[in-house]
Amino acid sequence: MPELPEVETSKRGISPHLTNQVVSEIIIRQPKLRWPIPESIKALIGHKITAVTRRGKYLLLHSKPGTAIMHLGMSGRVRIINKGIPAQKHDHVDIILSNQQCLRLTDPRRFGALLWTTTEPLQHFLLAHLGPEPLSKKFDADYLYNAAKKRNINVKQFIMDNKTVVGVGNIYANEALFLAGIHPEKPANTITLKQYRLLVEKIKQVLQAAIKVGGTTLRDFQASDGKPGYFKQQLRVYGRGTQACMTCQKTLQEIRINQRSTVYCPRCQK
DNA sequence: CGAGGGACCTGGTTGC
DNA sequence: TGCAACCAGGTCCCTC
Repeated sequence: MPELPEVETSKRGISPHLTNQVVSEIIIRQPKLRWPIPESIKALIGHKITAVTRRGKYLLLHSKPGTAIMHLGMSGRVRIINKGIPAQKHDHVDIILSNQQCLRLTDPRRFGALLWTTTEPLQHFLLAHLGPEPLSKKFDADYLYNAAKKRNINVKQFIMDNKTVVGVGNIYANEALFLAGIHPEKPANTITLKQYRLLVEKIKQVLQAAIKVGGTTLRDFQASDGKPGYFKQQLRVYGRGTQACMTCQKTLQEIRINQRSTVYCPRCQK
């Protein structure tokens, strides 16, 4: 499900319901996610959630005793519901608030995570080595060009590497490379500063546009209010292998890069 | 250090 | 209809 726009959509959806609310109960039905959910997360009970933030694709629930770190993996989803609505299959965790509302975490594939830290959350091992936020000023052409100098991998893997920049997943990597006219297999260290200028602009543009409409719903992504995202209608290449390029009409090519489906236009992307 | 591939899971779709 | 194979929005971790 989630790339950065979907996680940001989730954050915006749940934040107003959680901020300044007190946690009264935490129900863990299935602790086996990517890492086991620690029992210590129950330290949150009795405390107010002071803020909900996002770093990369991680959601952070801040409180006085510590921070819950949540990742939605490939199939995870969070919703705000009324406490007492019966749990379905794959509803792994409920964080119940004293106002009878409930944050429910659902994740069929269980690639997601829910961890707890009592120290500075940005220093947590999952977050400490992440690259810059794609929508921040720090992520610019100079940064990307310099980071690419020592990297002999193809540009698609390079921009999907969280140490390069966070939040660019498979869908938006395909889209941004198309919009920038860069072939996904081009080695990262052969791309000019000028091309990186365009690529940075397109990454920011495509992520912002997706956030604006609530993310991309392919199969099962739904925002925390149950609404789908509408970015699918704006996809230029992802999921369109063998169809015609929307710019030049040439048939798009679909290949695999690092086991991930990759679609590009052989004429528009060099 | 960087690159490449396997691993973790379930469920939907495709093809025989 | 049944069943196996393959595919899916992520990313850590091991080997070379």
